[in-house]
Formats: sequence, structure tokens, C-alpha cells
Amino acid sequence: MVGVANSVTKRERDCLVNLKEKTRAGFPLRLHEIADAMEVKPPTALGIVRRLASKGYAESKGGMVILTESGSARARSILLVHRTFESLFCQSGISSSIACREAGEIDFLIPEKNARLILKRIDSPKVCPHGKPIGDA
Amino acid sequence: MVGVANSVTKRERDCLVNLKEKTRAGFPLRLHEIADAMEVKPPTALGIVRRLASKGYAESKGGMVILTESGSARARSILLVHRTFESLFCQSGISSSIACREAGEIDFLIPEKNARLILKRIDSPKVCPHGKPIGDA
DNA sequence: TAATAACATTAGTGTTATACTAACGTATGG
DNA sequence: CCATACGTTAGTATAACACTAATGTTATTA
Repeated sequence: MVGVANSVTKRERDCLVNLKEKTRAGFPLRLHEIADAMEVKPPTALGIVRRLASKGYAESKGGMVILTESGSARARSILLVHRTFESLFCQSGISSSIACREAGEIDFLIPEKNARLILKRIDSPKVCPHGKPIGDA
Repeated sequence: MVGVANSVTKRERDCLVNLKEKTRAGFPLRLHEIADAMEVKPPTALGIVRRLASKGYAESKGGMVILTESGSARARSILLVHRTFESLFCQSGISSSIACREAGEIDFLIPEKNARLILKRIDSPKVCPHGKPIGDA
């Protein structure tokens, strides 16, 4: 057990998730890809990436941005929480697009440990409403 | 249906909930009571109260602070969401103190409408883990 | 090779939310 | 009348977010 200081902001969360989902075969993303995905200007994206870097979640060199091991783990954890709540919301009758949006507002605030317990409570679905696996990756 | 711009910050949420829960018989709270409850200095509390006032959720005159009708409704809504998630967390095996803390991190981010759907999904408990009623007040 | 296009980065601003201390105002009860 | 209690202002600070404009840097291409 390390520390409980996993805290990221909403924007940092978005960046982390983008990096995790858009990175293919270990290739870094360009800063402008991140900026485009997040719908902000490059200088704004740079600030966010730097905050992630200062937390040990990303590394950035010459506009090439990659997640560190720690950042990748954090993103995986966020996605587990995300898909858990997304599933809960869908099971409750909320549309999957709204479920996804709402889950994104809270997935970085709830510890993975608690999400795993909730996952059991909602009958341990193996995939989220989009068909993505919950619990590995 | 009015607008979907119900957004409050975490601190504003805390203040709103404090006002709702500590106000008795319609009596306003003193600024310093709010400051004490939120563990901040009076000038800080004043700033938060003023932001609430600018959103139409509170009124403040000479250090006496009251919720408006709209603020009271917003607080009620937050508490419904809060108790819904608190119940979910407890049903999942999370201790009630942690459930309460975690619920407080997200209760102001999830629309009441969605919480009501989740409430059904988790078997419509009538009271939260602290015994407070869910769904009226 | 020199020019240009594409991109990153810096510099400089601005906003909002949060929080503090210190100073000041005001009112009330001794 | 004065001390106490309280609110309020003023002033400072930090962090996150976001922008434009200017400046570097790199790589392609003409």
C-alpha cells in the first residue's frame, strides 16, 4: 500500500484517460493530439501534461507524451471505476451516453477498492455498456 | 424544466448542506457557525456564502445566513443523491463513515433524476445508513 | 541549401475558487 | 465608556484552467 494521494483534477483525469485509450503499441502521443482530443489549445494541454508529469504519471519530451507505469496504472484504475459506474447507471435505466458522461465526472474521485465492492453488488458484469472489459485491460 | 446549470463547487456544496442540516425552525445561521462547521476562517466562509448568494441559493445580511427556497431545494436534492450513494456503498460492504465521505465527493455532481433511477436499482431503501429518510425531508 | 510549414514552447494575461492574516467597523452589554 | 464579539474589507497567495501572441525547433520540400 503506497499513499492515498492519488488525487487528480478532472482535466488531468481526462488527459490520463485520453493517453491511455489513444496510445497504441506504446507509441507516445503528440501534444497537439492531446490538445485536439481535449478541445483545448496546445499551451493549455502542455500545462495539464506538466501537472501529470509532476505527479509522476506522464513524461514529455519534445512534444511526445507517454504515460509512465504509474500513470498507466492510475488510468487503468480510473477506467475500472468508470466502467463500474457506467454499468450501474445503465442497469438503472440511464442511456449509455449519459452513463458515460456522468461516470466520467466521478470515476477519478472514488477509490478502485470501493468500486470493486460496488461491482460485486451489481452482479459483477464483465464488460461495460460499450463492451469494454471491466477489471483487466 | 429550467436550466441544467445547477453546478456548485465542493465547498459550496458543503456550505449548502451545512446550512440545510444546521438550520432549525427557519432561523438563519451566523457566519461564524458556518465557518466553524466548515473549518475555515470567517472571511473564507463569507466568500463561499457570497458565491452561493450570487447563484440565488442563499441570502446574507449582517452575518445572518439563510438558504433561499432554491438553495433549500438544491440542498434537498444533493442529500437525496448523497443518501442514495451512501446506501449503495453500504450495501456493497463499505463502512458507513467511508460511505458518507465518498458520497459527499460526488453527490453534487450527479443529477437527482439519475440518482432516483439508481435508488430503484438498489431496491429503494427508505432510509440512508444513518437512518435519515431518502426521498422527502 | 534555403524556405516554409508544422509543431512545441514561452511569455504574458485573465478568471475562478480557495484560504489566509491584519486591519477596521459596529454593536451590545457591562 | 469601553471591551468583546462579530462581520467585513483589504491585501496576499496559490492552484487550476484557458487564451493569444511571439518565439524556437525541426523536418520536409522545393
